[in-house]
Amino acid sequence: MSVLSDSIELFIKELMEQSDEVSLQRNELAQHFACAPSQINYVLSTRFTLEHGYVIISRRGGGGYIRVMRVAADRDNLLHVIACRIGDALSQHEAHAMISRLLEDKILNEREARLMVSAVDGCALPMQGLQDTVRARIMRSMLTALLQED
Amino acid sequence: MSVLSDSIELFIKELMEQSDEVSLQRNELAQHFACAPSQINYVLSTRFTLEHGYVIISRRGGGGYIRVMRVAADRDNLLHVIACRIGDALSQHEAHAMISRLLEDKILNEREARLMVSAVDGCALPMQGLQDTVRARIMRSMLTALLQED
DNA sequence: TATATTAAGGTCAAAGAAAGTCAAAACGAA
DNA sequence: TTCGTTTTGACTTTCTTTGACCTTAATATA
Repeated sequence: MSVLSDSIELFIKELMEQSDEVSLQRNELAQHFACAPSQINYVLSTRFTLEHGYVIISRRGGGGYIRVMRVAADRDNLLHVIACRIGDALSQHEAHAMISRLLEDKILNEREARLMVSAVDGCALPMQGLQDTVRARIMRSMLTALLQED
Repeated sequence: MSVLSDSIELFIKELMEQSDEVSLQRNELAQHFACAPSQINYVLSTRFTLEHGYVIISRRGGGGYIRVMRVAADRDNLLHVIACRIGDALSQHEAHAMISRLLEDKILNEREARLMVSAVDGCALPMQGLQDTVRARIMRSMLTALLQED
């Protein structure tokens, strides 16, 4: 029974029962659990992933924070399902297919679809060899962004 | 969450809601926020740049002032103008500035802005050295897509 | 008129305040 | 023991805040 990570996970999940969105101070939280600050990152990156239904955004520097948001994560949410299905690489063809599917299901409108297509366009991502990798990341990032509201 | 710089930014933006042109006294403003005068310069130079859609002029000496002006946006050309300002490389900060400008001018809605931000996010474009180059291309590609609708 | 004083604003680098990364060490279960 | 998971700590990156020093303009004074 690995206590620390589980406690931190539980602690955050309890906070999230109040609201779908919670702001943390990494150092403060680390101090509360008397652990290294990077322990917080570990917990977030292993238990609060997109697959788990969470999105994390953060800001460094003075006034920095970490915000954990819960997103709709279920089989019925096409955005989430597709975002999770993206692996390390994504061809332009696959990306187009995903976008048209979202368009058909009215999760995107024409304009948004055009925007996304243009972002993962081969011409915009010129470097050979890395193209599919970068496309995968961008696509995942965009789908995650869309998840952050509905 | 709210940091000194953010408050100052908000304060100035509220002033600008009355008029597209606002005159400030640097020292007075600094005193109001109980901070170093150069803090005002910091806020202006990080949040009121040309990319953001603002122009600053100032005068030193007795009777000096800082004037912040909202640049009149030629709605039809704004996309084009911004696209032209992208060179071979684009930092994340510059990209954000451009997107927030388009948002403020209502050429993008929140969702589209989030989509674009996510597409040019540093986490999505991890390759060191090439990041700003690729970001420039993606950004241009997206702006072009927006230009091409009907 | 020439100069000194005062009243602005500008610049830049250093310090401070967060969060992120990564790899090594420690731990625990099979 | 071995292998995957946790935990830690040193180092990095990003963003903010401050302060010392510089430049410019207006005004007062010799």
